[in-house]
Amino acid sequence: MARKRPTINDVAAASGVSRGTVSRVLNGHANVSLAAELAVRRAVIETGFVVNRAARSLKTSRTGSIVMVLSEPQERLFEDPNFSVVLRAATRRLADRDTALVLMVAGDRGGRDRVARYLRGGHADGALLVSAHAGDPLLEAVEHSGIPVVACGAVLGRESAVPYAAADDRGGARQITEYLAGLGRRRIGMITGPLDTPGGALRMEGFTDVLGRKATKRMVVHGDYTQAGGERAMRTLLENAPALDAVFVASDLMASGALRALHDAGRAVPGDVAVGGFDDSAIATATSPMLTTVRQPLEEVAGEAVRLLVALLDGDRVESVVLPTELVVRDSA
Amino acid sequence: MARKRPTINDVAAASGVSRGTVSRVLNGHANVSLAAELAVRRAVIETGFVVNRAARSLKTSRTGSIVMVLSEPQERLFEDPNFSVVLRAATRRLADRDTALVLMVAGDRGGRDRVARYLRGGHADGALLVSAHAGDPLLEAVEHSGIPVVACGAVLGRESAVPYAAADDRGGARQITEYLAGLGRRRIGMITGPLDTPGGALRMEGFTDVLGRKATKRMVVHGDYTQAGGERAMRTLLENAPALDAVFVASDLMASGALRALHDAGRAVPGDVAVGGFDDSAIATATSPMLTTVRQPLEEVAGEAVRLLVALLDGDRVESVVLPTELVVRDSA
DNA sequence: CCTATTGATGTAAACGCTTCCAATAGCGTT
DNA sequence: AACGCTATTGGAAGCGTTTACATCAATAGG
Repeated sequence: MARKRPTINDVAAASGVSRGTVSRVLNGHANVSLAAELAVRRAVIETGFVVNRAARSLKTSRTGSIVMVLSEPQERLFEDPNFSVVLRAATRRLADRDTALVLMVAGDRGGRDRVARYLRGGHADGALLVSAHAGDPLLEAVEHSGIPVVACGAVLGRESAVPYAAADDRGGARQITEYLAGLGRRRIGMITGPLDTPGGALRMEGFTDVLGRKATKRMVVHGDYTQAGGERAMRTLLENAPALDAVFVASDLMASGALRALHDAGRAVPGDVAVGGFDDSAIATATSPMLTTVRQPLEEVAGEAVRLLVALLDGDRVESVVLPTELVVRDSA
Repeated sequence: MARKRPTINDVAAASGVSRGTVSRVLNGHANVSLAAELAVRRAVIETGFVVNRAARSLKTSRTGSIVMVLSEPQERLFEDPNFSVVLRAATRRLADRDTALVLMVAGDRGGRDRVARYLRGGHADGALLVSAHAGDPLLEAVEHSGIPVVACGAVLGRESAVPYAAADDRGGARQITEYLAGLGRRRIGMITGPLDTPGGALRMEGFTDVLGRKATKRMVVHGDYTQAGGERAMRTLLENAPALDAVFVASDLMASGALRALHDAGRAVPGDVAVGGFDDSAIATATSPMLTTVRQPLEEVAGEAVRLLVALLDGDRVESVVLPTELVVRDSA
């Protein structure tokens, strides 16, 4: 056992051609005779050869891997619990390129430094930023590293710098706000996410897009994307505006908290107060009543982000993309 | 710009010692004078040197990365939506070793082959299996690759082969079943997960551990870890055993579906029927009433799994560990 | 004062691959 | 028949490390 791993030399020997030719076949270069190619392919299978990435990488100074950087200050990931979707979409997209996906969490300062060092060291060909934050020093570090970067989710404040793929947060917020207004609701409040996150800011903008002047300051309360925060915010909102008849909550998780607060306050949903969420996460169908909410095409977003990055790696120019959201009507509004 | 990355030679030149000595400092070898060490460390900072992993790996045939393999036939990840926790724990644990975490999803046949090739190619020093399945061909492939493997979550059926870190599914199921019985409930049903998953099988065993003879076949219905499945299973259960006064549901997500079915059937929870969940996921506090459930120490599980793997990499012998769960009492029971 | 012994360092040989360059063979042209 | 092509191939140089080995100075023991 523990036989040495076969190298390109073994393949060359087994197929009766030179190392150079084997390499050419492996990399799909032109100018290789059919006979040689066939012989090499057979030998590869025979010997069970797998290319040594380290050696290749050393020579080509390409690593065959990209790094997904999670800048995750709190518990929230991509401002949505359903992170597995993002991951799956990304890996799927990368599969045929046989590019490896390495994961780094840049939660704290140490994490950031590690990411920066990793990138500066040229250990990855590109970086996929997930839920980057406004003024995040990580962003600068990544941009500075000189490797192609794409963000998954809009990058707040520096729109032009880093290309991104994102769901249309603003449009989605507009959709649901219009829906609530279309229901005949006249006093519509909102519980926002943290305004230093793209989703937080954009969903609020969508809300005010629709309500304009009618959206008074007192009808908007800021939450923190947690359930408890949503509950708290709802209570505040009820104090500020007891007559409110609808509320748009910037995440399903917060909305579940809001639902609880409304229940405790004796308000019927959607009878007295219509509630709209955002995300269409698993929670949306676990609450009672089930949440009317906005679905984000996370899978597509992640897929597009990877597509952009791959294009960048291939030397193409790319444009950021914004994908449409979808209103999902259930029972809460 | 685009200055060439500094190599170990640049550091050697800048610090006035030889390449060899620089390498010795970098790898913490003995027999290096203090003066040399200091000079090298300064030069490293000055030049902004970052070791080239490819070159190192080529020479040492260690890669400095481990691969986390998600064998995820369905949507479920680690049989729990809160996958980010696992990820965070793993990355944190790996951080100080500067070992990279690469992620692979072995969803389908193609994915399995890719993983197998990756491992056979020696592209990773170790593998972390997440939610491995009974009879999963992946398992064999991984074991066959000859690199150290640890599973996150018990590995059904082949307990001895692969060391693992897992939550005490069986014990947790026992805890909540005993709790339900302790409430005075006499007709306790169960909705299980898929029995070919460790969690699915073990949670059911815990249930029958407690109820023994009293657990009739008709009181146990098999679910699929989805909300809709939970709802369906609950309806079946109500048909089979209309007099039931408690039910243990093997996941919170399914429990939320069960809650809905009970509500539709006009049964009060916990008045008529007490409901116990499993996982203590975000959903547990979004339902109404909030779920009494069993918390799995996922963070610790992942941390332990990584610890085991690291120990294995360092050549130590390891024992599987099982971590205790915790009963979380809320409103549904 | 000579010689083992030790500690510190320099040197050079790989590790497995890609790719540039030169060489060869086959072939159509003049 | 000599020539210039082109298509294909072999050969060899390196990519940036680590590490075994050689070297050398300094110290200790006799």
